[in-house]
Amino acid sequence: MTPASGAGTNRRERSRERRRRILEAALECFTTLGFTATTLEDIRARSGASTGSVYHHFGGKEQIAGALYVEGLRDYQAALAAELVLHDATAGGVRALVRRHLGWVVEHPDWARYLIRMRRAESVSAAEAEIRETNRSFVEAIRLWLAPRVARGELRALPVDLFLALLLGPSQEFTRLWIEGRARTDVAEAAEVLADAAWMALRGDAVPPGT
Amino acid sequence: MTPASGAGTNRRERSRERRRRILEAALECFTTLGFTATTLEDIRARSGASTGSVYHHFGGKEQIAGALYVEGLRDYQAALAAELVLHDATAGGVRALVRRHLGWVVEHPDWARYLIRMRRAESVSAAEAEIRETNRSFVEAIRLWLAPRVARGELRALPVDLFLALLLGPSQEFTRLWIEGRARTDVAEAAEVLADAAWMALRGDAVPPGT
Amino acid sequence: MTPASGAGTNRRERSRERRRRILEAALECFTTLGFTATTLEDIRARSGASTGSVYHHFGGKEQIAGALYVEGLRDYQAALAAELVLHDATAGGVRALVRRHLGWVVEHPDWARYLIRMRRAESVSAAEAEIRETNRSFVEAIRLWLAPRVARGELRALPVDLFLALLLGPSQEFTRLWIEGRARTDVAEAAEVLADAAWMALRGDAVPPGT
Amino acid sequence: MTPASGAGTNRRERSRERRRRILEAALECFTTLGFTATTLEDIRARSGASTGSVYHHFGGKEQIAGALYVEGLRDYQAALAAELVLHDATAGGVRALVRRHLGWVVEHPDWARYLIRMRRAESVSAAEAEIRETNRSFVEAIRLWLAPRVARGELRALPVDLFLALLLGPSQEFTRLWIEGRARTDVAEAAEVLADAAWMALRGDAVPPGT
DNA sequence: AATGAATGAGTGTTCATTCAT
DNA sequence: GATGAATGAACACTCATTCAT
Repeated sequence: MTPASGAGTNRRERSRERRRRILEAALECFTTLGFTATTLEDIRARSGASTGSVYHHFGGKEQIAGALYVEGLRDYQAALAAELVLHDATAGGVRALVRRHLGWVVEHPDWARYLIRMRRAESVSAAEAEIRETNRSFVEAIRLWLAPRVARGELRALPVDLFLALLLGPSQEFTRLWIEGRARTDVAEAAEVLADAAWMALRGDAVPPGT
Repeated sequence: MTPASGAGTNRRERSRERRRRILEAALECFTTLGFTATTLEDIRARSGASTGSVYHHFGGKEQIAGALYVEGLRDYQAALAAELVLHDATAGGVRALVRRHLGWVVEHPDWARYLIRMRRAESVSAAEAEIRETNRSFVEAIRLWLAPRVARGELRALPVDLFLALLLGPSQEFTRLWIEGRARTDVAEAAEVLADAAWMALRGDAVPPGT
Repeated sequence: MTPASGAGTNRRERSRERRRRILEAALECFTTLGFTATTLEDIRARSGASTGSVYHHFGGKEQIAGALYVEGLRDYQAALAAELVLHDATAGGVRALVRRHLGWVVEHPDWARYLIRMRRAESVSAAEAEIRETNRSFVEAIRLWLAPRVARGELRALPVDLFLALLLGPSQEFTRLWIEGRARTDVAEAAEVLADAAWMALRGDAVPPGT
Repeated sequence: MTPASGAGTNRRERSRERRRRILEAALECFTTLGFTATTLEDIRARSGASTGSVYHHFGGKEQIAGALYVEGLRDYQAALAAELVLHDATAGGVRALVRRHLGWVVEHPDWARYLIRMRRAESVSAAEAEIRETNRSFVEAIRLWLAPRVARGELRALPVDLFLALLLGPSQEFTRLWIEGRARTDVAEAAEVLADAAWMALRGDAVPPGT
């Protein structure tokens, strides 16, 4: 390895580290102050970068918001998709998905709060294309697991919007309360109730009741 | 009625009208442009009021946002509470509540969008106290209807957070998609599926299955 | 006295009372908040009057400031002039004047602070004419007492500006410190030192030293 | 000097120049229009800086006022302190101080006017800490010169507040009149009278009269 | 890649003042 | 004389963004 390439690697690494620090600082600021109230100066100060540096790595405040959203979304969706493929049994998969959803939120409360708050926010629309792409491949992965099970009658044949609403709606609602600090029930207990409900609402006719 | 009191009444009425117009204009602006992007000048121009008048009636932009939130929340909760007391049968009540939720959203899409967007937003925290009070009396009204039915075993005995999540979570999720224009299913059809799911998730052991 | 004139008197009295209350409130506000920071709303609220009423009695904020200044100035100058004529002995008169100056400030600290702060302030220029007139007759009264004593050589023949500076300059300075809460010496003790100094600085050649 | 450091120096110098120009412009505006009537736009236009630049260097209007006050105060106090140490003879020192006071005011009428107007003004309180520190070291310098002379009986042993009032009170008063354009006496002549008076008022018993 | 001084359009807000009742 | 809703010009200040070094 030549000294030059070594330096290059270091530079690239330092650059990446900068980027990471800025995103980290941004999430902290957004969490503490809210997106609108957070100024670039806040992010700059907390990340230890200079104004110009922030603009070098990202293009502006909205792009930071977008990059953060995409990163969070990918992590969340990757977690759910990865969980799903571990399960063969339909009921087990649905239940696990609900549990994993709650688990991810508990593990990443700041990101979860951010994703909830920023859902479809104008400020994030800069990353629209990437978000769509990310969503597309996530939905595809889910569909791959669901399709044969719907075909076999193990899951109800419902439009996607309703399917989603029944699968994760209650969990989303509970999650929102929990993030706001207004949930009183323990998450693990809640997970069981919510998993049962999701499965009950979605299971197909081919599944004998009480499974 | 003396002339003096008549004049006073007229004045007061015109004043109230002003207030109403400002709120109306604000909602339109927030819907079209988003809260942050809406400037006071936008609201002023659209409502036909002067800058000073806006500040005379409200204290600032945030307070307009707060007043709007409270008004919308009250209307929504009043609609649901009013629906509930019309029903004696437990299943009927639960189903009607879900339907009414969807109905209100369809009837007031701007307010619904606003309530969703502003949920716990910092911009609304000025009205925190009023919101809490409004919520309190709503929850009380609901509890009054639920309590005896839970006691009779017609509804599951669940913590409030989970109860709420199962009752309205899926509808909230569907509603959100619909507001964003991403729902494909017809609302009336969705209402039946969601009402069924809510009832299934909440009915108690004392209710024979298939009711 | 007819009932009508009685009512008229009451009205006039109530009106005067209003005026007094407004001035009083204004002085309190100016003292607490400073002139610039005081808004008409502050004065209105503290005086219990309505916006329109304030404008009926005075013409605006500056006029209130002016009226207050004139009133304070008159009271101060009247006190000094009245003191002077009580004294026949030159040394006694000069000393008494210094003492009276300090006395008035201690008795009316708010007014004193206001007069110091507003000295030649633009905000007071509305009452310029009245101030000039008030000053003129005060200076005249003083001159009447001084002239013969200067002629007799009991007081130095100095230009007015220097005479004033030596007579009240030290007292003004001390007074300013006292008003700001930065004077440590007891006012009565200070009065003696300052009175001595004034007399020493102003006494004419005709007066045997040590008087 | 490396190119980099050269560039840095230039940048820093230009930055300092900016700062200076803004302060200069502010003083001119405050003198002409008064503090309250001066808008940031006035300062901005006269200094040739942009709005943002003004806020980059200072934090706002009050901080400009504060910085200006501190700078003027330092210059004034430095001039007096420097004068004092030139003199060994007590009478000469006291007289020189009075003359220097008047001299500084005549040399810097704008600053003098500003210092008089802003004395303890709320608008300047942002720089309170710096003002106190500046005052402290000035008073210390003065005390160093005075203390032994008081000990030797060449100066009266008086509390600081009275000492100050007798030393500079008359000059302050005269200065105020002069600044307002109401003094008629020539400053040089006045200086002699005021210097004599100060010395007469302050000299101790150990000094033979007529010195 | 980093820096940070400079930019300036845009915003929420204030507040003295008016005037119909 | 009293009231207070309405007015709107004026202001201080913010902050995303640029760019020379």
